[in-house]
Amino acid sequence: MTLRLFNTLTGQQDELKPSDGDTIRMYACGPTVYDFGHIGNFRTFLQVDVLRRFLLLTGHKLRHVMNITDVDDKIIRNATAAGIPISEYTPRFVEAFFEDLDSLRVQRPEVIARATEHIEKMVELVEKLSATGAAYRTEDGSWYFRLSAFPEYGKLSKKDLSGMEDGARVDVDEYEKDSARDFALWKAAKPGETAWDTRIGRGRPGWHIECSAMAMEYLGDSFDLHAGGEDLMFPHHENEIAQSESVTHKPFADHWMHVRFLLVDGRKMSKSEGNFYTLRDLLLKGFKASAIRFALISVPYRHQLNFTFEGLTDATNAIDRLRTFYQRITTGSFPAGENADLQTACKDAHSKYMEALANDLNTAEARAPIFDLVRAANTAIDQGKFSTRDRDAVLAVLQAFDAVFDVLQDCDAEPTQRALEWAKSSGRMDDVAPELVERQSMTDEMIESLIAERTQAKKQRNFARADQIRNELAEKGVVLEDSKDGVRWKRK
RNA sequence: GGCGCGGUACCCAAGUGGUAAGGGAGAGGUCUGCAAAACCUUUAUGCGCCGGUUCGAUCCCGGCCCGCGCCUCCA
Repeated sequence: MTLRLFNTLTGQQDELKPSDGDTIRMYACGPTVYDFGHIGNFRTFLQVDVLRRFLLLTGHKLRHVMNITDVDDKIIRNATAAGIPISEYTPRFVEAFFEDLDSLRVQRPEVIARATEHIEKMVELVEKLSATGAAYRTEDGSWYFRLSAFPEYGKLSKKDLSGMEDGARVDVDEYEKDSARDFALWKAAKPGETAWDTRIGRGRPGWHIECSAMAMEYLGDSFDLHAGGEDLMFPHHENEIAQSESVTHKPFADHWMHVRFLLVDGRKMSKSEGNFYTLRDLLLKGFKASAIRFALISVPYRHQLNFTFEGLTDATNAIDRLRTFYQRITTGSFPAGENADLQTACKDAHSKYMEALANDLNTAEARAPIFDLVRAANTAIDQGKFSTRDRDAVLAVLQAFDAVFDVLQDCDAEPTQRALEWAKSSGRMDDVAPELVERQSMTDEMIESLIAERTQAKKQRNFARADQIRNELAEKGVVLEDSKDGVRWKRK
């Protein structure tokens, strides 16, 4: 099955195929590690995760590279303010970033590349650009890319720069550039700043050259797909194309995928608007990592997603329905045999699900047949028309669903616990929802033991005691469900 | 100003030239010691507004209104 993915470069859906006939080589812009990631960042990483999981599900081999920008203006600014070198400033944010990815169950790319470990490759690129006249050095020792050397500039973002006048929106006085639109490849060291001594002088790389260098290092001159947030389309990706293709004279990436922004309450998220949330903020408010994942991927990547707390609650409840069902069929006992209607329903759901994802990763559409199947199966179970082979067929569909969505298993305690520990160690306990601490206080063993006591009480028809236990557990966020196959429980 | 996206039920959100998926919430019911879960019923003759094309438009075309994003660091 081939994915039809919208391609920013061509402006249409193109099939995504490995150009070498074997492995899809893709590059996705990673974080700049100057602070904790916010949910907007993670929407993009989650959508790329959906992409990679679907490609794996459809049997593709992947070589997915993600960069970590661990040197840039903001990092230098923050590190300077903290009075430490950037090599001491960035590691904790790198670590936090991966913790957050784990919380959201985002798979690791095959290659993770740090900018500061690829300086040599960047220098090489600047030298090559210089040799062809596409790069020039200014008096202060910085290097710039000469936009006029790349006539195709603007082909990705569909911008016509010929009508733009220098100085209109760009500060021409800051550096002695030939043209205001020329962008920095290499920034000369300022006193006290982190810098590398290289053949092109002492300084540090510009942001754009990092990605070109690392993409080429691990994927070659040309590769299949380049992904990132919509804001990166211009100028970042446009600049990557200009630099790279000026050196190689080959198409940089065949396919460009851009994830649209997440809005919060209808506005772009920003610190000044007061609608800015990190993943940790939400975990401490008591939202589950799985709900955040589900909410952020359920709106297809090509649409803006309006993030609200209500949306998170909806996602929580939707997951609950799925998990309850999953528990019901995995723990229940069913007669041997099969129900022809359900077998058909399973095939149907599976093909609709796959087709929806193959159609430009339409996650919203893909959810529908899964929920349809859940209803059909629940109905069959209620009517006693659900057999072991039906269970297996349904589980196979759920497996395909979870290969991409990954929300069926309840792994929510760990991220929450981690967030709590982080809050403790960083003095942020005031941000923690009070009921969260209480809920986390019950271990599985304590819960099981209370349930055993309640079952005993019920046998003796001591319903008062049984209900008391149930209420106690409910206060701790544990919900019980009596069934003919025993008591099932889950955390709210 | 330039480029682009969107406006579908109470909320979120798919979708299609032939009459509106799915999730959440609400209401009623079945089941159950009571719950929970599940299931059933119910919530848009309607898809921003006005024209046009068509046998037929929410879906195509034109205009208008509203919201949003990018054009500068930004996922």
